[in-house]
Amino acid sequence: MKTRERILVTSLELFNEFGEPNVTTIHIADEMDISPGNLYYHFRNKNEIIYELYQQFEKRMNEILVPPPEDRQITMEDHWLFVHLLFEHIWEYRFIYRNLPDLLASVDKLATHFNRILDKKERVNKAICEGLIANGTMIATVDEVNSLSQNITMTMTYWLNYENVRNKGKHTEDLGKGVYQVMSLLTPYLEPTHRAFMQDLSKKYL
Amino acid sequence: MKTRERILVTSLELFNEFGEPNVTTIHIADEMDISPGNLYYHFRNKNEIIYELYQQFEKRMNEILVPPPEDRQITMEDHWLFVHLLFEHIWEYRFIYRNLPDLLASVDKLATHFNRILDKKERVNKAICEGLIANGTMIATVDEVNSLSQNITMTMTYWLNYENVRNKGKHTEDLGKGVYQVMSLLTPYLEPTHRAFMQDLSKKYL
DNA sequence: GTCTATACTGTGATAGAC
DNA sequence: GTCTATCACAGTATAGAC
Repeated sequence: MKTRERILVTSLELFNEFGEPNVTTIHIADEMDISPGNLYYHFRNKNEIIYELYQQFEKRMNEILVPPPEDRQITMEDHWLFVHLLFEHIWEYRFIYRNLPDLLASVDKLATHFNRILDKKERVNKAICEGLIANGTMIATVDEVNSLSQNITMTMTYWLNYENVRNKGKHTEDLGKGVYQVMSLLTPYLEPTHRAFMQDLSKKYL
Repeated sequence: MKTRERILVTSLELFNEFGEPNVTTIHIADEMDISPGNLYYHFRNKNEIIYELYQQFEKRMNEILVPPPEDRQITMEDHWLFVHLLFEHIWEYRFIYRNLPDLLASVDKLATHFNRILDKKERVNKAICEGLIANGTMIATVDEVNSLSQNITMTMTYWLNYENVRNKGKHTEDLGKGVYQVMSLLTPYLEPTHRAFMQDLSKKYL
């Protein structure tokens, strides 16, 4: 692996573990056994590292956030997979979610980009709900779908952070509970005959 | 107002506006037209200011987080009032919620205290649900009440933060949307004849 | 109680040799 | 590409005069 690449990998690791503001360029260089000067040869400054990591994050996120195919029935299994992929990805770049206001302010245009991701997330959540309604799996009014999509988007955004607070900073890489929690927002709107899937999940995570 | 008191008030204002890590003791002193030395006469260090503000926060929070009275029927109006009071209080001390992991780590024992508040929040939410179920306003299983209480607690914790991200840092002191959003988590479990209250709310906030 | 002056530290970042 | 040396600066905190 090239040094530039190693800097990114190491930074991501340290940012995720200790939080971006608590990781200095010296920590990163030390961890890699290179000099700070070398680090600054590859990146103009710390923000450039953050920005590049953010771009990696956004690229993959956009791949995950595709609207469900319209030619096929949407099932709860589809939804489960979507939520799970999303949580895995957020977990990989969780440093971004730790202090969103300051991180988004630190690099120009990041706030706009991140909000676009949130918009997209909300649209996909809405599309999934509408798909589930179309095939009778779910029952809900337009207003309900709207506030539900927002609540799901919000929970997806902050659940891992909340869990971290609840566990007093101890990392538990178990994403299942979060996935369950997000999906439980949807449960009460499910047509009663379609709730078996959620009951199976609850056995695993409650 | 005594200087010590003014330091607390000014700090709270600046912390809320710019975020605690972005406010230095010099900023606080400047804003008050006193010298940094004077500030350090009243507080040993910055963490002591944070800690004292946190204690103010916790004291009032404990007053808000009382379980609903058992001798009286619980209504959706009660719930609305509870959520509203809580959001008002969080808004007043919103700096605490901006970067919870780092803030809770900065002062000893804060993580434990804050988690106790979250536990209490969850218990009150559960008690309200159970009250609403007992008088037929709401219908839900035990598992549903559990995951619902957790989702409500989580949304109460992060909604204002999420709104701030969505508005790209512009403060809008309108708490109504958040109150609606939290209460909408409960709507699908309401007995159909009791949904009028939420429909009135939705007219105001959607 | 309040001020001025100052010490100390950690961090971001650059210059120039190899 | 990588290192060593070093700067500039900001933020925390203290000492001592008034």
